[in-house]
Amino acid sequence: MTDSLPPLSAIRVFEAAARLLSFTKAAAELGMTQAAVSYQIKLLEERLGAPLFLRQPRALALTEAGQWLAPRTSDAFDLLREAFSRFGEREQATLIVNTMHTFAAQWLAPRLGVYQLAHPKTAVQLETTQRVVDFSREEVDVVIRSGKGNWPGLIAYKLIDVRFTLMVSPALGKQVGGLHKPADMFKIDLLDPHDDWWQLFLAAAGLPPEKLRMDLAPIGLQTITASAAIAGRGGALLVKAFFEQEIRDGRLYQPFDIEVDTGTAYWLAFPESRRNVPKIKAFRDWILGEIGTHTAQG
Amino acid sequence: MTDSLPPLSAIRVFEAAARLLSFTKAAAELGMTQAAVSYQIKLLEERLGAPLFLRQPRALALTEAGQWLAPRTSDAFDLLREAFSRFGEREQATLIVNTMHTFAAQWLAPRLGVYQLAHPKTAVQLETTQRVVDFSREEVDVVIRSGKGNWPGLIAYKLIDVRFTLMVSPALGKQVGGLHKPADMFKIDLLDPHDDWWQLFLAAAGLPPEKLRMDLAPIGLQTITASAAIAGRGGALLVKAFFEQEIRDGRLYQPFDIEVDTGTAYWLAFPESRRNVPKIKAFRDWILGEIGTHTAQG
DNA sequence: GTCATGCATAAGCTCCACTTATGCATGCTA
DNA sequence: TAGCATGCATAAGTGGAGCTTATGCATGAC
Repeated sequence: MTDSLPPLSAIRVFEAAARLLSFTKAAAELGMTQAAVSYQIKLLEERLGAPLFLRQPRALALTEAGQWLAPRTSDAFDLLREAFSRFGEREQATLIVNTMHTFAAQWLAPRLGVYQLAHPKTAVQLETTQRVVDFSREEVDVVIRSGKGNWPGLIAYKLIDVRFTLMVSPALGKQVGGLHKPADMFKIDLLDPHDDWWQLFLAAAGLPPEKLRMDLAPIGLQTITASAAIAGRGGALLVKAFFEQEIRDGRLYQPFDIEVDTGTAYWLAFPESRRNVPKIKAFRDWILGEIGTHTAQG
Repeated sequence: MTDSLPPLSAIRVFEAAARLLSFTKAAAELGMTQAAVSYQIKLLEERLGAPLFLRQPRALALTEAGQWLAPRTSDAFDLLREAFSRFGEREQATLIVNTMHTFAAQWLAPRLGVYQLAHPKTAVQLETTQRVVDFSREEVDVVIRSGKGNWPGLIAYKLIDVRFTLMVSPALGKQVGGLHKPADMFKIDLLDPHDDWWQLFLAAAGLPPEKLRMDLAPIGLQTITASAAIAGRGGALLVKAFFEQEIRDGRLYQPFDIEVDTGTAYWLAFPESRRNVPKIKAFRDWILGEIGTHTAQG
């Protein structure tokens, strides 16, 4: 790799001029003036120590040296042109979405099929993690994460406010004679009681925090807690937006209007610099349409 | 050819960085700073709308997109590198010398074998023409032509002054009883009498021009006139330097010291811009050495 | 804790790739 | 044979891409 190439700009100009056998036409193709082409060719010829063109009046011709060089440079540029033109299409081929587990399971996964149908050329690759991904270190196109939406260098669109509320299986509610007033919630087990949000929920309901029984083991993932609630094992503190299907199906219901606003939300985010990448724009437009909201924050 | 490539400088930098998996090393190879590499890669990533590298601490890695692109750009640059590196050798392979007929036949051709032995890698291609060649229109490396050596854009080295003198075959001289004084020349036929130089020669000899018999037909090429002289058909006006071998061999001799200086000379000439091309320098050095003179004129 | 490594970023400069304008030679046309 | 069109060369001047220098930051090694 020690042999140094002549200036690439000169090579590019030569490639075009040799192909078109005209400095004027080459200039037109490259979007520059004939004088610039003449200059670059002269530069290259001086660098190589050999004339590449014969300047016959009204007819440009390649010298033998030029004839030898032309196909080789053309081949090289053909490779580059093809690579970079295919690169564009290829880039649209897969979209890597990194989301938090709950959002993937409860919201995105069920709807993804629709997106795939609408965008058959882009395969969506779902990754779920809990840790915060760094776009400069991991190969991810967009993330869906919870927080306040103020991440430097990223554009974030708010998807869903994180507002917890009590959710119970209708069967369990009936079994304890109905949950009519907030205090009735102590008639059932409250799942994942170590979750800090319970304290805020009890406060919002005007109930004494010490009545929360802490003897149940922590579960952790909201999806699993929800399964337990659906199975009638107790009441869970859930983000209502994630369980609309379960509510419609009668597998869960919300006994009280009380909600805890955590001040955080789920956001769709990606690097500012990639805001105009087609596959990212398409995904953003679709997900915001599904959410029915369009609150953007830089 | 409509799809435009990203800036070539950025592609070149990417190729090196992808190959070396290090911005710092790529910068060293390309003879620039790490900051410049970082800048160019960023430019390319923004242009393509996709990251090409993963910036992991102390370890650079290619993204999938980068992995796809890298071998293609490397292939293209390999082609270019090989083409331009072979171009150099190839260029030394043949030297095209365009000379006037007389010089080729009487001086150059007999000595060319020696040159070829000394420079086995360069094949000399001899072209003989009488018209003046234009370097920008014809594929010629060097010319040998007669004139005054003042050609714009060309470097010219004087080889041989054009000084005509009377040459006769010894046999013919003896046959007419010897050529002792200038007037004796009228005892033999004077070949090519229409050649204007005869008038000057007679004047230099102090002889009356009207004594030149004009009845012989013109011959034209000096080589052929010389053959006629060697054959004893008359006296010829020749450039002595071209017939040294014939003089040594006793096939011609110069009866008088009288010479006509035409004011012109034979010159080796080539474009100024190619003064440093190895094969041209080598040929120039050789021919000047053979001549034993080194008079240069721009 | 300290040092070394390696990429990112900001600010500023330098050079060269370009443009504009013109010239020159040629071949076509009437 | 003059006049026009074509196409490359050349000179002079300019703008900005592409560079450098300087610095910061994160990480891993010792």
